Amino acid sequence: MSTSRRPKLGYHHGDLPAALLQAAGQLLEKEGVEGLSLRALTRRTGVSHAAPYRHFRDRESLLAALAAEGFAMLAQAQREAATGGLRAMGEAYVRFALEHPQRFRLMFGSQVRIARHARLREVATTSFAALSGALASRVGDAPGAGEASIAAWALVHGLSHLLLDRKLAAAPDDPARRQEFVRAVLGSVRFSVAQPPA
Amino acid sequence: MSTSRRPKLGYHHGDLPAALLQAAGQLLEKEGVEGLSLRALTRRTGVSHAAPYRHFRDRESLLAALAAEGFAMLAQAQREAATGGLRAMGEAYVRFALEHPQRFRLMFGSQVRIARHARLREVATTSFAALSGALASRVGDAPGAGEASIAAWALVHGLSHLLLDRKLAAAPDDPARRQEFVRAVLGSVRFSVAQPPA
DNA sequence: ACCTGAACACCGTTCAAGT
DNA sequence: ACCTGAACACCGTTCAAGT
Repeated sequence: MSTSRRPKLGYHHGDLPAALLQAAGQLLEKEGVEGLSLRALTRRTGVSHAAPYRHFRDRESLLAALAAEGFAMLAQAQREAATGGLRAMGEAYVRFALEHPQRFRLMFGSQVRIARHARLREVATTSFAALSGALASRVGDAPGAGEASIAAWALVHGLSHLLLDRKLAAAPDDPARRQEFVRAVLGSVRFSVAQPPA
Repeated sequence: MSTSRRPKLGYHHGDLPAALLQAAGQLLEKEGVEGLSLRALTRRTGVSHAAPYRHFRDRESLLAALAAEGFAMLAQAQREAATGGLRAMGEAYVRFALEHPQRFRLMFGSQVRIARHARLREVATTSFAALSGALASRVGDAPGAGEASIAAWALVHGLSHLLLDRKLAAAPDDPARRQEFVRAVLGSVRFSVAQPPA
């Protein structure tokens, strides 16, 4: 039935790494990082608990792969929002966090030591580069542009965290109204550089 | 030798809860939340691994107590910076995060479900109230002041996280220069409300 | 080349029993 | 009132062995 023909699979999966990542993604959003144990994962995938070690060095490496997927998803969302300008990209960032809370926490939490996973480190900087590039395109390389783009990232990043952790009593629960709330908060900020274009 | 006279202590500690919290605080900053197991903690405190359950419902409750301590420390730092105005309080917020990275991560991470720990929830809102109050004192209750104070919190909160997680390649390692970097980033932002006072 | 099963050293939590 | 020791159901990781 599948397009690729592998006559003798013999083992449980034609592509165990992919199967593990897929199941891990589901388990992650359902249980959080803490609940994502290798043993629970292998139980649900139908392989022995030692099987993942053929494809991932250890649990952290599997989490790193999940985080890398997350950064790719975020970068994609940012690209799609890019035509709407800096504000739209900021909103997309926050929306991503709210739609994939556990994934976002994994990407920016401390369970995965990013420095130890080369591929992850590469893809992790992309989303910042996107925001930063969007700001630069409005502001050029005026003195202070670097600081302002970091502030822009910090703002959307912090807002995402505070919303995720339910630290903001003022934030509405309803998704649509919450998106408006996000717009209002982001709208209350101006980034000052040497020569603002307008 | 000690000032309080408890003739028959008999048990290992006159005040086991305090001894546990103190040791847990050290273990936390050294190993991170992940490494803070009850069994490691009891080993280093010299009691059986079941002893903490006389004083804390479970591991999460002990973590909640640690987090509550952290919010008290943060609120104290904010109060001390209050005379310096909003910017100084923002810098104090970031400085606290950098000086107590694991504590900060615990306070704002997802290991402790804040809603389940009443005392924690109370103290957790204090630091935001402080920032928010400082902004309100400069801006009054003009329309948009609520959003602006949330944005201010999001900004320092996000910057703290990004620095902690070493996501900012542009940030210097040296503490003094890093503090200047923080000042520059925070300084690139203006909060716009209906009637800015200057 | 890829997977399994047993083994090891850890966990958090509960509970009868001790003082 | 406070603590202990054994027990239970979990973990991550390693490694000889199987196909």
